[in-house]
Amino acid sequence: MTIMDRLVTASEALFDRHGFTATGMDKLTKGTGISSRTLYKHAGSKNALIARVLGERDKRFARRLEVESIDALFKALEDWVRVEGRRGCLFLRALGETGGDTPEINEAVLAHKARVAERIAVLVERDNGREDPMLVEQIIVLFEGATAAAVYRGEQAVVAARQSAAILMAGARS
Amino acid sequence: MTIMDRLVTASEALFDRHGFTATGMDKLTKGTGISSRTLYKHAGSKNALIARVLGERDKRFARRLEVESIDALFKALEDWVRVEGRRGCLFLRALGETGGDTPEINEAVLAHKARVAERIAVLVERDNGREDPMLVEQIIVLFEGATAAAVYRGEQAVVAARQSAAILMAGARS
DNA sequence: TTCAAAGTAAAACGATCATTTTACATCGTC
DNA sequence: GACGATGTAAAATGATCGTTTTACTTTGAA
Repeated sequence: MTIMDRLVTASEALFDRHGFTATGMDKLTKGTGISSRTLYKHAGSKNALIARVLGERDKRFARRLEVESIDALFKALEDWVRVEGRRGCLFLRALGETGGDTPEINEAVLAHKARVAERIAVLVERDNGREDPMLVEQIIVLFEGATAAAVYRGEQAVVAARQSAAILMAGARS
Repeated sequence: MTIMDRLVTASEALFDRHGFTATGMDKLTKGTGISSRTLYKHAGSKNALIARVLGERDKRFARRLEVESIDALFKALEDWVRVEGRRGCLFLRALGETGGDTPEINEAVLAHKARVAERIAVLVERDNGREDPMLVEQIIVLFEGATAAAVYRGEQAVVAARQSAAILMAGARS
């Protein structure tokens, strides 16, 4: 395991648990076991570290979404929530904490959201045999809503999203 | 306009725009035009101010949701988003920034979410003539998803949520 | 075995954090 | 016209912020 892997993995957990701004460099050095000198040599700055954490999380999340149907997509989200916790979308949280004033973070967030939206578009077309931008938008909302509502409603929010998606997909098919 | 009104109104805008942790007391005193001495005399602490801001926002939001149908509820959300902006749910953002470690903030957030969920439950029953917990859960997810997705998809996310809700409501009616 | 690379530990940087305090101005009211 | 209440301005508190630097250790290859 490289220094960068340790750094990103442990930092992600800290950011997710305590928030980005509230997680200071001292908590990062203690939590990762990496000195601030080394941390800055590798990451450059705290914002760059955040952007990198988001980038790696995006990859990990995308791997989970390598499925063959919209229904499987929501099952995958159920799994994700079960093993990774329900603290809401870390990307939107980063955006909210920074007010959109940090370009490197903005880029990471928008790239992630674009990737998920594209994945949904592909699966909608695969399931129903044709493009359907309105339906894609609806599935995006359900996906985002499941993630956010799970914070206070629990896993049942994801189940409800999956059921809703099935109904909307079937309705668009006929 | 009382000191407290000025304080809460201006603070809410600052928190919403820049985030809670990133908005320091100096920005609050300058942004509200209220000295730190008076601020502390009225609010007690920054966390108490945050809780109060959330409480007032909850009231304002609830007033907007005084409608007669699920469809009107999503129309109301469209209006809210148009005039108040699309920076995501300020309550969930507060929760995320504090990691759930601030009891007064937790309470304000959970009270708000419980209130909205109850409103949705009432409207679902009014529209369809019977209780339907699963459908309520689905509408909650759509409502939350519209708020979150609007951050990067724009108002069309709310429109998509409204369309989805109409389909789910109609499907449950038959 | 020596040298450069890469790490830690810890101090220092100036800025900013939330909060309290000191000193002073502006009130409406008795 | 004196008084308590209520506000501002500004300094002080000690802690913590992100970042850099200094001094020292470890390590792997020439």
